[in-house]
Amino acid sequence: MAKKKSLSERQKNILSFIHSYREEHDRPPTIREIGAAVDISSTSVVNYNLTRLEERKYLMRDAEVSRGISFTDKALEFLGVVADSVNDAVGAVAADMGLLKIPLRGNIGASLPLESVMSDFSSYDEEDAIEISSSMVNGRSQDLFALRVDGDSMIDAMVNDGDIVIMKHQQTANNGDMVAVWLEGDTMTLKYFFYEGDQIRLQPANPTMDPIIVDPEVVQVQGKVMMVLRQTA
Amino acid sequence: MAKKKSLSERQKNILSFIHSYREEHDRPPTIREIGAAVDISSTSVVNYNLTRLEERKYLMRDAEVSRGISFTDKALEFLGVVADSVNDAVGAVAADMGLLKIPLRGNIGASLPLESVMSDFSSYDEEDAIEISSSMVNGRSQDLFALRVDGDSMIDAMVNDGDIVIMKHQQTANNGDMVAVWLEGDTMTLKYFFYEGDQIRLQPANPTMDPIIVDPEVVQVQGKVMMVLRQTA
DNA sequence: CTTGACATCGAACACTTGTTCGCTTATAAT
DNA sequence: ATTATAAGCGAACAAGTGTTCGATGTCAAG
Repeated sequence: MAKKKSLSERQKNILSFIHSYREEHDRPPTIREIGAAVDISSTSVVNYNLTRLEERKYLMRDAEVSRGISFTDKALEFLGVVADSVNDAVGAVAADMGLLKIPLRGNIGASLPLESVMSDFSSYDEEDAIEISSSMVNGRSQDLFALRVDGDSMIDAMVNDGDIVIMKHQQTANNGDMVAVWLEGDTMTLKYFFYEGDQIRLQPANPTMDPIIVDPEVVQVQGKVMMVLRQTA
Repeated sequence: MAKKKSLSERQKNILSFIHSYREEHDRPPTIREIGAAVDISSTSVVNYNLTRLEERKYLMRDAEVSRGISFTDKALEFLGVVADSVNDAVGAVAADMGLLKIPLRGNIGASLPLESVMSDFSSYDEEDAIEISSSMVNGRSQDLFALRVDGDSMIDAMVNDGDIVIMKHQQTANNGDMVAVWLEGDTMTLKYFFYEGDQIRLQPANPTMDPIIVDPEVVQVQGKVMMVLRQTA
């Protein structure tokens, strides 16, 4: 089952309750107060829903702290907190804004070429799109896709497990491009790409590591890395 | 002896601390947090002072409720609290459009603490703001800033020369936070932060590297890392 | 029909946080 | 010098609050 796009009714009720509770009491509610308000009898179910809201970036939580809940901007937007006059200003500025919505297509790991990940271009879960300002990456939405790194195999590229890699469809490379390559038919790796004579040098991003020199026929370029994103909080 | 007309210095400090704590955390502080901030070692002395502030109509308290403290109008008048600033409105505009505009404040390297980078909050070059979808990072524009990494000193954090680090103002850390710390008065580093007994474990992001175990007094947390961005093309 | 993901639940537990107690010290008034 | 009041203190305790566990139910996909 794919992740649901929208919040459940319960989760919407939780956000609304937290908001009205804060206005009334000048502090966030407790887990138990939320449960009482939205008719959940178990603190672990409240906790479960708050965790979902946190994952969807509606809430921020501080662990092991009483009333350790706060709203994100996304939550405030959902709640319609912004005054109408500010909304009018928003309308004027919005036309100038460029947001790219880039599909998060799946995972990249050490042992799977991109083709098997990329088999279906035409649809993806809205929830898993990456939104980036167009000023931050060159390219059009149609040419870009995102992959989440699965495992430690990209560490030599300074890319950690869980990082998101924004890529551009490309099967050729120029000197200095960071590319995803399918190497010798069994390994995916991210490296800087250089032609050296009739061979190819694949240079790790980590400057303390040695390059690989290979014959061109064992290298299949599968995309160019445009950006790496790491969410640490 | 008649009751003193004015507040003691300690009571004024308490009110100021509660105010700044609320702005930073979106919730009131605990009795213990107040004590720590105004150098009172006993919860009963904090309680005594809060009772005095309540008697003088600066505070309202809810009994037997965590963080059950709120300000009266008299307290707000004392603190000089004003309506939302222009900056708050600007932040709300950006949030409403789904974009966060985060100031790029300068560079972070091995040998410069954040204070010297962050000395001037009031202005920054519009050109150097990082625009990010609000769905991608928790927080409000006011609390976030970006720094560009200068040099190879953050490699153990899987952060390369030229990467951009999105940070949140924060001088405390919770277990598991990735933080920027000023270490032993001469080194800036990015690490995962854990309390271990009465010491602190600073864990590199690179899973092949060993942690550092240090005494708390040689560590100054200077911000929490929310996201790392690497532009490779 | 089976399986896996999501959601719910009560209970127990761990930890946080507020309150109370008995005492000591500081200070101002007498 | 004495007394009353204000302020401070550590410790213990009570209550609040968040987290975890093992279990069950629902529903969509296969």
